[in-house]
Amino acid sequence: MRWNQYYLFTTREVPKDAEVVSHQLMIRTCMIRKVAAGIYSYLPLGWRSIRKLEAIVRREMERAGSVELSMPAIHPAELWRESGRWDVYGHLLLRMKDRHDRDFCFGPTHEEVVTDIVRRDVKSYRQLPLNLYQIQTKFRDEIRPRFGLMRGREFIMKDAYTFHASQESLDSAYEAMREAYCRVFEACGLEYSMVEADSGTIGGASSHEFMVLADTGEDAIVRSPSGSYAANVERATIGALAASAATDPEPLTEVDTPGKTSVAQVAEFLDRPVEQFVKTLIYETEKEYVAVLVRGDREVNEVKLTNHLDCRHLGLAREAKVVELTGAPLGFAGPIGLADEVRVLADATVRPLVNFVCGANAADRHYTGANWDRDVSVDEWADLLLAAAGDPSPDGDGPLELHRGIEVGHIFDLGIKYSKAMECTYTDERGESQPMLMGCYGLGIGRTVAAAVEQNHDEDGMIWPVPLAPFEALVLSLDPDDEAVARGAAGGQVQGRRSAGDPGPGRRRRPGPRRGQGGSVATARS
RNA sequence: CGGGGCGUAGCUCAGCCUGGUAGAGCGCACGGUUCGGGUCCGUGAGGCCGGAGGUUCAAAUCCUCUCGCCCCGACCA
Repeated sequence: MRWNQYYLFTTREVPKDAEVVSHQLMIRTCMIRKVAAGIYSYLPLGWRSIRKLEAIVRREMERAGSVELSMPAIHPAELWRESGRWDVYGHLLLRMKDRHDRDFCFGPTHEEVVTDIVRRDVKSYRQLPLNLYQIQTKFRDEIRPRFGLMRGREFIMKDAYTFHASQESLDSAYEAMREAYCRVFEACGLEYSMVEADSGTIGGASSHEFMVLADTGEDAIVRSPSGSYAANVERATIGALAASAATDPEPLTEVDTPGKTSVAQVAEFLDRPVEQFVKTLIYETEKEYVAVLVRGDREVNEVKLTNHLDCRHLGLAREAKVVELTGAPLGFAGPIGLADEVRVLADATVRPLVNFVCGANAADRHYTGANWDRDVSVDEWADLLLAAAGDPSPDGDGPLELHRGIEVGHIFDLGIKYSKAMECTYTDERGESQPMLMGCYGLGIGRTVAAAVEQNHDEDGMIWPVPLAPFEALVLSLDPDDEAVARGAAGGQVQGRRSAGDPGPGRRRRPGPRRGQGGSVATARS
């Protein structure tokens, strides 16, 4: 293909709304063009990369025993009401009405539709297991779309769903899909990591995410040195922290801490280490107020907290409410003497503390020498800690490293969440009706291409992994006035190669700019 | 949804505070020049200043409303 016959108009200027490199470069190289917030056209060059990735994904899905189908983008509300997600999914669901005033939504994922298909056709354990996938455009009305294809509203995703009569069957499909995902990302030449994940609103028992490692990633993950443990920080647990030396209990003492509202300030003022502090944070959910105790130098993991409380909305309580519940201004909350309505949760890592410091629920006052049971009663102990770099790995494999990652794939063991709600059942060997076990497996197509750019570029442009490069070679004639070179040599080279050719005669081009842009068009760079 | 910002040429932006014939660079067209890594010179085309209303002799500029977009936060695969 000759460049001047192709639809390829590169630009030098960086569009002002493009923040991350992949977005900037994909706009500049004419791969994508924005149509509305979070909605893009895939121009020919970008579509080539998308199609190449899709081919890899199809190959690996088929190898893993998945069968391709295509489901509608528009879903009737009834299906979503059946699963209960019409209400749960909230504003992420783009809703619409047809001419008869019936409710529909643009599918953000297809558990409901695929479950509806399977429940009509499949009646017996003899027909299971089944593994179906599609590559299709989805829409999620993100609160804040950004970063080009990395977080669009309309996006292309490969989603697969499996149906089983036993956990063993689901486990083996899950494993097969896990391997397929690894093969896909390896085939793309990407540096990635599979991590344990929180399952979010999709729900289900276990789940793993596939993260492409890149500094601009929106997710944080921790990994042990050998990689034997890896998890999204939303879910990461840690090994036991070093215990402080045992000392005899001190008396509980209320001390003045005028104007010292942060742990760091109080620690300095009292000359005590921050590890010796218990920090009290007041959270509110749609149903209750909760005090969460963590070590002074640590942060609360709000995803773990949300899961533990089984609530829909969670946030730090408003200042006025904190004052009401603690009887003190912000900065002096503590677990001793809180209002009765407050449920007290403590992170397990503060359990070994002896003679700790905490807020006294009075202005400018803290306690020292506080101890569990004698002074402080806790309603529940739980793992509520946000893992940090340097924490011991839970499997004993040394200190955890912190990385940024782009979530390009997510696989879930759904259990019977959807099959039970939607009565997708089969008859087992004993003639009894059972809900099918399900798995679901997503892979972001556009996001993976964007992630490949995030991970492979320099100051001049993209350095494509060959399997995803739109073109593999770019032929340039360096003497634009030489007709023989332009038509003959370059033209001949272009034949039979999957490459982009020089514009050739016509408006004369200098080799410089073409080279600069060419690197992003084809993969070869020197 | 809360906070902040931006809509002026195809792109990136200046002009707005202090109202008075709409600008630059890049890109584009034409001519010349140069010729192995983003040449140089000249000429030219191109804008209902996001939209509506208001104030004014006069509005890109001031006021009101509206639409779109971006950033931070809450949220999220």
